[in-house]
Amino acid sequence: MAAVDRADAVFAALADGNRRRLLALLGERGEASATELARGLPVTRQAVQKQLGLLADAGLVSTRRDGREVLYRPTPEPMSDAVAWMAEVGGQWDDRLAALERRLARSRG
Amino acid sequence: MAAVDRADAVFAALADGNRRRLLALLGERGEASATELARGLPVTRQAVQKQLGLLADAGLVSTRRDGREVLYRPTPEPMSDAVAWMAEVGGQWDDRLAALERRLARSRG
DNA sequence: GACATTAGCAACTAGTTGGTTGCACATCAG
DNA sequence: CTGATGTGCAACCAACTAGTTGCTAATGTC
Repeated sequence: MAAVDRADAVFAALADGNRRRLLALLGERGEASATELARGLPVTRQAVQKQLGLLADAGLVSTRRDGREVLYRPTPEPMSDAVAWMAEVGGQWDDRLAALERRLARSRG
Repeated sequence: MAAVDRADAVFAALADGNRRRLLALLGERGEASATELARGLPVTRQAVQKQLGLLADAGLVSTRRDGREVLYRPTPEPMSDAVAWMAEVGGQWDDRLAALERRLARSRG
């Protein structure tokens, strides 16, 4: 199933705490550039850019060019694949996962 | 929030494809030893044992001793912390994204 | 045009990690 | 007791990764 391959990328992308923090930051601001994000973090712009690149590969962020800036925004659709995997593997034991999955899926239409 | 720390461990544990395969296998069989699992995989028992150890650290499997065998079984409860993180952050994104859409739409006229 | 700011790319380093081999210990069957 | 099977632990290795520095190119401001 294709969702599994995608889940692979999503889990790998979410495996790093700094990347999850970046995602959370992006969630708060809605949109931000790598330089902007790096300002509030103890790492260089290049490091942030690398991580954003990985997140983009997983489909978790998309970019928009505005003049000389590149703005990143979160695109949470792929997370439902990861949730789907967890729901499938852990589903036999708990239907809370299924409920959460429905909520997440619904929020993205 | 404590759930975040736990989510950290869970995401890290699920980041590896072989570990997820192990979890899926355990889900199918219900219970299995490291040696048993390694028989069907192209890796050594020790490698499987290491991975199961990581899964156990994340609370995703538990062990039971039966004679000279150690049987592993899945305990997917901790996955709900990871799902909770995704639901929380994802939900936040939705709000922000909606606001951003409105703002962009307005500014574009 | 001159200057400042931002993005993009490449090379390098330190640390992590998944896997291996090798060996010692434990348990069961004959 | 003996041989077979299974677990536990440690050292080692190759690959990957997150971060850095250093540079060039592009865009905006004066």
